[in-house]
Amino acid sequence: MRISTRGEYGVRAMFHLTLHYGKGPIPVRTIAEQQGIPEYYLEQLIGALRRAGLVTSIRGAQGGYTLAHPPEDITVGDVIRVLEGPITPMECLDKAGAETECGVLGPCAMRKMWQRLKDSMERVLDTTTLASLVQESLFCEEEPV
Amino acid sequence: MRISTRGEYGVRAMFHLTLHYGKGPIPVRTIAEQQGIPEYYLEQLIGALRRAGLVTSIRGAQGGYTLAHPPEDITVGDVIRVLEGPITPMECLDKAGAETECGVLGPCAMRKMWQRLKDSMERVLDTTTLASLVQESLFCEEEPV
DNA sequence: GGTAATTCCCATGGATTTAGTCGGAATTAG
DNA sequence: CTAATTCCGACTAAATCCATGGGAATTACC
Repeated sequence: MRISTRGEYGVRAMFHLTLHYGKGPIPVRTIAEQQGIPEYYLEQLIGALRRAGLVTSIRGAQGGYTLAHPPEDITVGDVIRVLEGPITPMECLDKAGAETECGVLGPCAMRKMWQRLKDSMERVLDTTTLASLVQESLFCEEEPV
Repeated sequence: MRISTRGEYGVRAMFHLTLHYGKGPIPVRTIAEQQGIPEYYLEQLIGALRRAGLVTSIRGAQGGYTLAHPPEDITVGDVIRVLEGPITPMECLDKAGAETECGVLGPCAMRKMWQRLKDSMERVLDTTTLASLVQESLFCEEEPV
């Protein structure tokens, strides 16, 4: 039940882009250095975020990445889904016709519990936007990086 | 963000033991057959549940396993923690002095969000007991196995 | 036009975790 | 004694995680 470094690094990178939203593209290297993320690894992750349409890339010198949408319109759930796959504790919950596929998982009470778990996870991740994350960080002692 | 087969099989096995609670020990093979779980693998998992004190074993012929406590006193969270480790989306949330260790994870807003996620997951898993699971399954069309 | 910066794409590799098997010793009911 | 069963540890195969690195394409700037 863990978020891997893919999700963690991805959210941190998006957080970073939010802090500098509207000030032009930020190169991967800068994000990596300031957030303490391995550069080549982050490049790989941000490529996925680009293909998913969450960030926009600008190639060449002075290039880099920017958020593809305003921070209010991107949720942490969006980021996690791209980098970690569907947010679901049990694979079968996400498939059509899973009732038959799961077969032995059978007893619907268990299925309902997994569904409740899934719902509660999504409720948190889908209601937290990048904007609200930055907003919240303003009330912290720490300096946002 | 998935529960692995360890947790899934473990919950199914405990569910099975709950259905037969008070009727003497159930051998691993029986659970495995009726729940469609690889026998040797389940043996390994149930050994962990025994060492954690969630089930009691009775060796020898006519032996097997029983719940170590009434089904009302065992939660799904208990089972998951034994087989999957701590229920936490981010490792650092579970350590003492993590504020300093996490270092670059820095901005507390992210930490708070992970904490909210963790809390919401635990709320579901720790309020679902084996007894409530079986109770709920009585209102389903399916036959409990 | 040349050069440096930067994205983009792909291939590789080690470490860890997951999933599942197996063989055999110890224990116990009948 | 025998059959059933737990108990224990070793083993393998596959997947996933966490990177690292090379080279091509694109672009700003002088």
